[in-house]
Amino acid sequence: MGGNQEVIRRLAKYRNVMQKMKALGLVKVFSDNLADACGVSASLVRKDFSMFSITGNKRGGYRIDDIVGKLNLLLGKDKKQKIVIVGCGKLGQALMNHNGFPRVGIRVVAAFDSDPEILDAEAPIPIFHVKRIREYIDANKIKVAALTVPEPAALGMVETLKKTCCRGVINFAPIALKGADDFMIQNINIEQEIENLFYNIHFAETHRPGT
Amino acid sequence: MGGNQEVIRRLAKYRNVMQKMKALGLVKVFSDNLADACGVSASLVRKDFSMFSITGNKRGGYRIDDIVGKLNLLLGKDKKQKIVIVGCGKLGQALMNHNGFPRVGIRVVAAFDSDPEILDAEAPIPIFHVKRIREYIDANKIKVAALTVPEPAALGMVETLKKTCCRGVINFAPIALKGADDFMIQNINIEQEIENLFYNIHFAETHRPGT
DNA sequence: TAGATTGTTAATCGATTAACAATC
DNA sequence: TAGATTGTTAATCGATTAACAATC
Repeated sequence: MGGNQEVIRRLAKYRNVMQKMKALGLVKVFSDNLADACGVSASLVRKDFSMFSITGNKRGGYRIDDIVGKLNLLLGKDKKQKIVIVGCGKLGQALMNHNGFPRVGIRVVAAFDSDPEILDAEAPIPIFHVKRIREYIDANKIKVAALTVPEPAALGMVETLKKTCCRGVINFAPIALKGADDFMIQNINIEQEIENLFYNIHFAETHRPGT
Repeated sequence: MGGNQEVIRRLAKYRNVMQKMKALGLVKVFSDNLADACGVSASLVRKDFSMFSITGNKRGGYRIDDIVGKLNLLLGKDKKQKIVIVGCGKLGQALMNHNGFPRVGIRVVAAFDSDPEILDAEAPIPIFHVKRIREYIDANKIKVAALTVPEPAALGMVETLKKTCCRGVINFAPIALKGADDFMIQNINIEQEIENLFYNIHFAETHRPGT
């Protein structure tokens, strides 16, 4: 993928924190403040900014407005980010109505399913048959799709999407799809994260008794 | 957290791949095969195994049955992993019915919400009022909860859970909750992952034209 | 045996941190 | 000015990879 994933996550975190600071009436911020708020070191904050040519003032810190603007631009937040949902099961429906999306400028513009029963072209977020997905995506220049189809269908759907102008998916099927430079894949494996949690808890209990 | 997150993810991946190999009738596997299947190097596979005292046979590779068993034990897959859902919005309901869970030995045993309308103590997965959560968790020795409450409620719920025998949450609220050694938190920030995708796509298009 | 693969040690790589000169 | 903070360079740290002796 494009360089380092972690630094992008941190930039988004910095932005979120600064937006909250701004809401509080703050105007400037030091690398030290951001570091505390985000649980990283001040060096790293400055290094991250410097990597993306985001500069502040010696002695004066960073102007919040300034930096938030630059970060938004960098993260593509200057335009609405349109996505489609592929697979209208429970999870797909949850995403269609997810109110965290509008808040950050992400808009679900359509959904697709193979079950004719649930199609509804007139709904606020229309649900089309998956056979129409290539046509829709290209016509609407969609770049990102959320995959909430069953595992056996996931790989095939990625192959279909690769033939469109869509350039990335967020995959919720419990299968690690491999991305590439020209087609990005973010896997979200809920089962995996929960297993991880159990492992870490078990590990902590076993290896650090009474800490 | 307990050491390195990535290595645990890889171990789970190795196990998943080996389970599929086993289903195909294979009996043994070389580090090289696993490396190819998981997109890592053979050195790393061997190093990962060695870190957890998982050994094979020089010349003979690894016996799949053997290793899968050891990995399952390591990942806590020898027992059912019980979780509760906190927050029965769309996402919470999707998780309650998520059929990826039973398949990997995770069981949703109860859900909690503050809306009296949707409570149902008699459902296959009972939905109780959140005020009963501490009592329930301690009585049933629940270690892990999935948090699908609105952002403003997330932090308070974590504080409540810390007072119980629950020792970790998977958090779907778009706020980065900080974990600790005695209380693990896995944040799943869907908005964040999608923003990431847009950034990476944008970056790839800008920095590698025509690749 | 000869050949192939593990397990481990040493080398490499990349990311984070520490330090500090520049400077507001 | 004196003090504080940035921006950047050098040092550190940890994870991955390469190499290879041990050995099946």
